[in-house]
Amino acid sequence: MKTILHIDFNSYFATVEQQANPRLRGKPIGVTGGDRDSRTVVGAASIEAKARGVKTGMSLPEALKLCPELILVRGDSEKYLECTKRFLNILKDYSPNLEVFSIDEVFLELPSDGSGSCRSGISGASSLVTTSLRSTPETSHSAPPLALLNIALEIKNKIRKEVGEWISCSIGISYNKVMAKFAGSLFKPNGLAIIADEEAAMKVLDQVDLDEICGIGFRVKKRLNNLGIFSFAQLRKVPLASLLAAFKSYGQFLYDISRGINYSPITPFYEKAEVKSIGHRHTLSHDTNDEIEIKQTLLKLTELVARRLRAKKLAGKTVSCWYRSAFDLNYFKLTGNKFKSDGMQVTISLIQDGLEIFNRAWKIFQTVWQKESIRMIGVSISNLKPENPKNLTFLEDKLRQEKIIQALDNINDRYGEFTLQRAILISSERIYRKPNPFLADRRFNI
DNA sequence: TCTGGGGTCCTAGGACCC
DNA sequence: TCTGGGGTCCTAGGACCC
Repeated sequence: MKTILHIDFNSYFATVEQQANPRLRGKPIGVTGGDRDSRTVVGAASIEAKARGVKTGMSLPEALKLCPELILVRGDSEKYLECTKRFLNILKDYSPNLEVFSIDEVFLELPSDGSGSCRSGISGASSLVTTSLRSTPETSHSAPPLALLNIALEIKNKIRKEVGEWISCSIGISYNKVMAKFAGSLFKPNGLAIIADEEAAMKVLDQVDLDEICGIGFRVKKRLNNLGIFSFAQLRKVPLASLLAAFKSYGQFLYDISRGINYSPITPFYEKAEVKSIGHRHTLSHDTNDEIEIKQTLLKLTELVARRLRAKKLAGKTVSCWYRSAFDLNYFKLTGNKFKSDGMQVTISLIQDGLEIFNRAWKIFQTVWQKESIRMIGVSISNLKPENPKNLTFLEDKLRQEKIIQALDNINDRYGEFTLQRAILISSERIYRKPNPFLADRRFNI
């Protein structure tokens, strides 16, 4: 039986901000992707904000209504990545079988012999919630549960000591990934739990809602409910054939997971595949059907996409573009959905240049757009391959463009996104540009 | 009227090739 | 010309995750 730890950082972006800035500590903060007046949401709420009812994904007006003193902090992905690298460095020592699941979540499979990992020593674990969900945990685990708990405590302490006292994590331990993640979710924040075997898993599963498990979302839960299934105990009674008939191959996942079974393997960080798509989307601060404004926004987004492509030395073949319409009462009455969205994708020759991606995306947009007001637009490129200059199609003045792009990247790398930009973007909404104290409000345009 | 923004995977059906 | 089978690529659409 495997031993897998799921390590999940609590209110991650918010605690990293609190770690970086002592004045934010102990205060309700919300990390966002936009300004106070933009139509953005709370991307991460500090523990103090959560205590006042602020939740991840909540719109700003809603969050501010619940917590008027909420301090909004603009998200800084580089800062979070830097912190992630630091805790990964610690975790790598425990096992090479380390899967990076997201910026603040990892799975760690301990060596089956338990060796090299059971270093003892617990200190300063006073704020910990420790829960053993099974009274008789003498299972086929390679390391006894007490040793596992010790490892988990040691990891928590190391992270606090070496990454920051404000950075805490919840750890779930189990025999497969889904159950480890589930165990970790039981006692947040800063929790610790073991689900030792399938029997224990089923006992706990029977006490929670269907969508508490990673892999079952809102829609599937609803579909299950429509079939008269409201709990894992009920799900367990459904024959495999019925689940397969209703959910295709996903039915197997449901059948297994109701019994605490899951076979998804750990994919170590060094085997993780390259990214498969790169995209950006943006919700405008107001609805608009102004073609110029939409065009400028789309161009800006494609420039961001192209810059990331170049940084990764990739080019892509498939361009997709989609938009979300402004709220339309008639549409809402007709479908029950607040927003209509539409989009398309095309596959062409390998491209990397922002203007070219833009041209394709704009063509798509014009094909699908019904001239109604829109609230969001996005573009993404997929079918990615390593860049090969021979395959890349450039504009006629290829060399000049290359030089311009290079200069653009250099300056923007140094002074911040959109310091230097294409002239068509000047009057568009000022998204994504981080203020640069050295440049004040000066802009360079080409 | 308050659903942002970054992704991944899966399936079905059509086009096309050998 | 209406008919096999295998395979790949593409698009649309759905669902999920943080």
